[in-house]
Amino acid sequence: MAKDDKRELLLQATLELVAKQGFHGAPCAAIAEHAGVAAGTIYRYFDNKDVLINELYLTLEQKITTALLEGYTLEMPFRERFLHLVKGVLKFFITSPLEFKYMEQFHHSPYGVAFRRDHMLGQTESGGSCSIYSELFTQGVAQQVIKDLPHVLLFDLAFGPIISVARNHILGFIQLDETLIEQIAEACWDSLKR
Amino acid sequence: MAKDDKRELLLQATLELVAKQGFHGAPCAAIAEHAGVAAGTIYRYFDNKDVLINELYLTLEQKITTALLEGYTLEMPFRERFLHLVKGVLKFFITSPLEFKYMEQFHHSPYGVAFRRDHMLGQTESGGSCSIYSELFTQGVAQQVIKDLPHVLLFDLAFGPIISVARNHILGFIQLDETLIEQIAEACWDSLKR
Amino acid sequence: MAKDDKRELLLQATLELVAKQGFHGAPCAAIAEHAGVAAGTIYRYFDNKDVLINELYLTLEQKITTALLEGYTLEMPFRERFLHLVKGVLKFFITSPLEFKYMEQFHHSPYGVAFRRDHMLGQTESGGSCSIYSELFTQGVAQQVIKDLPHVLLFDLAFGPIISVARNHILGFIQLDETLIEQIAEACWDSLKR
Amino acid sequence: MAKDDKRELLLQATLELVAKQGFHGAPCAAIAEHAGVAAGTIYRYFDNKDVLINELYLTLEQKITTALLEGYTLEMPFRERFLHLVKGVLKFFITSPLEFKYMEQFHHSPYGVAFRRDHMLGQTESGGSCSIYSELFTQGVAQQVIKDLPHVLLFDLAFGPIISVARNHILGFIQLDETLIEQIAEACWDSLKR
DNA sequence: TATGAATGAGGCTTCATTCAT
DNA sequence: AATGAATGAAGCCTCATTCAT
Repeated sequence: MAKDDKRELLLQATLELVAKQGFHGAPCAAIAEHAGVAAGTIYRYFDNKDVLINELYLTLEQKITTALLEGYTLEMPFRERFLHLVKGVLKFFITSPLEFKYMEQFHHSPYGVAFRRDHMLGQTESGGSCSIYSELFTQGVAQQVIKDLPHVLLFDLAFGPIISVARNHILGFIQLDETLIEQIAEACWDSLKR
Repeated sequence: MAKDDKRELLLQATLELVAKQGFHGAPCAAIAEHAGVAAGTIYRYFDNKDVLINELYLTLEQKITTALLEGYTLEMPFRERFLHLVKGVLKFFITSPLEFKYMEQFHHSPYGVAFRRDHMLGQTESGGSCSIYSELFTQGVAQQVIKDLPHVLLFDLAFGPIISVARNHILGFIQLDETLIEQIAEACWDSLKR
Repeated sequence: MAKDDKRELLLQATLELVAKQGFHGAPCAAIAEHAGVAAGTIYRYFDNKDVLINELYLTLEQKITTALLEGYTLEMPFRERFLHLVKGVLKFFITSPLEFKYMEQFHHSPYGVAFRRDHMLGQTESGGSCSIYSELFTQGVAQQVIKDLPHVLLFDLAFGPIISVARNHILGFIQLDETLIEQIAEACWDSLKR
Repeated sequence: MAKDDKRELLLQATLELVAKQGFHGAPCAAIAEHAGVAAGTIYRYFDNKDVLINELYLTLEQKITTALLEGYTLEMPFRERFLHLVKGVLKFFITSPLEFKYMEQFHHSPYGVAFRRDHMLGQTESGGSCSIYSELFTQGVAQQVIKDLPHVLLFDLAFGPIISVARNHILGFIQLDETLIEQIAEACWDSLKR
């Protein structure tokens, strides 16, 4: 058994329980049981529950960034890069429903609130994917291919719909396929382009 | 003191506490204290905490619908009606940050889950604003002024950015003004229009 | 409306609620509602709930004593007097199921415990029916028609079965009629007689 | 410390508190304190307070049945078997005052009501002592040694006095000894015999 | 390193009693 | 005299965390 096996088991158990039942349905005892370890073991790998919850969130952010950067190069045409990211995020979420649900729960929980409070400084350089978007938008605005709006708004316009669409797909209110994904990405582009 | 004064005080206290600190930060004792009443008083006005939470949510839904319908008539041109709704939602939220935060918390909590489960039947005719959007999209697609996509997706494209923008405004990451609101609404329109 | 009308209403409401649902199902609010008065009104007629509960109990004891003494004279033959009392108690209970249930609940509740504690002194002269039995047993033993046992035991032998039978009748486990009542009373007599 | 030590401590604490002060005087906090454990510990051994209360009751029923069957065989003469049971119940109760008081409290409480409601099916074959009495009475009636009355009444006649006597002994109103117990049992027999 | 029994603070709710009207 | 809204102590239960093994 690898050294950090139990750590992984705990993260995975947390992901599943929170995604499926919310934080409300994921007390430490349940997480430990789901991971097949004792409750006390949690505290050998994480200082406390908050740390476990937050580390899992950071891990998931990393996974997204990694997935997005696959096949993404600064040499690609601007529009193509934009569509790559938008579709990438959407595809990541609909193929990772647990991860999506976890991140959503996280954002709207005391954990997410505290996380934002603690990470507000240096938010753009947190090593996540923020810098990618920032770089993209800066260039797009400079080249006058997208609207001249604050980055935050450009981000909202591009990804607000993606989050919403992903949720409805995962909840079963819509069944996305390659064609629809393409149409959605194009609509997001329409929203930004000049 | 008006008859239902305490009821209002409790609703307001709940709104503020949940908006500012989440459900986690709104135990009954705190709600009562914030409202300036004793804990037991909650149960003279609401059967239990769940009912209080849900009634507040329903009240807020009503407020939005009322605000949106102000000045909205079926005689208005299609595009104008769309912009009226999009800007209406956005303006409502940024002028009602507590209400926005409360509703977001609610949606992503056990309360929201139970609420959706209990109200899934007849959801389109709940007297809320769903039917407004539905009617609008049906007409827009028929007249070929907006993209021919499932209503769910049209809704996501139109309001996904609005929610996202409203949140960032409320969290202080952007400061919206009339001009920006106009630009955002136009971008949403660009996203839908054919 | 008679002066003590509400007092009666409260006693009756208490009787019914406690008999049917136990003390557990008879909070002050329910008693008041059942009586058709406001909760606070209870305290105009009784110092507190304990007093209400106890006064009702005393009232019922009085009712039994009154019923038993009807047609009871010291001139009757001993055996006849005994049967009169035994059958009288049984008949009283099965025609007054609410009263029976109330008294049973009372005896086995904190109220009954406190009552016994407070009335232990002078128990034989509480103005109830104790003295009747005491007189009867004294005479029976002296005349050597019944066993020479402590009065307490004679009482238990005579009335222990009666309570038990009454309960089973009221709970519907047996349907008593005149013949059975006669047989039961005779059996109690057999138990005591020499 | 034995594995189920705390479970026993909790049962014992509950027995003592309820016996001495009634259910009213046995809140979870008091039970835990009396057992020398924390309040939360109750829930490691029992799903909730109801379960604790009921399990204790079942345990006590078992104890009685076991005690009664000691030295009881179907080969014994009928009268002897009857006296064995009657005296057995009486002796069990007066040597186990806490158990007696607990069971009395239980029967006349919401717990007892719920218990009867849930166990009404198959009550005669619950493995308890009901079947013993039933078998005994059936035989006695058939052999024409006891009165031909419904079993329920025979039970009341035989054990109604026993309960009553046990209570008075335990409350200190009478001091039973071997001679008195014998006389009481004989009186019960007189009550039943033909 | 791992366990899981034990802890006790804190959450929701009930209800006897008070008091302004 | 009567009301009933308001109170707040006290009850049951959950769960993050600790610690002896």
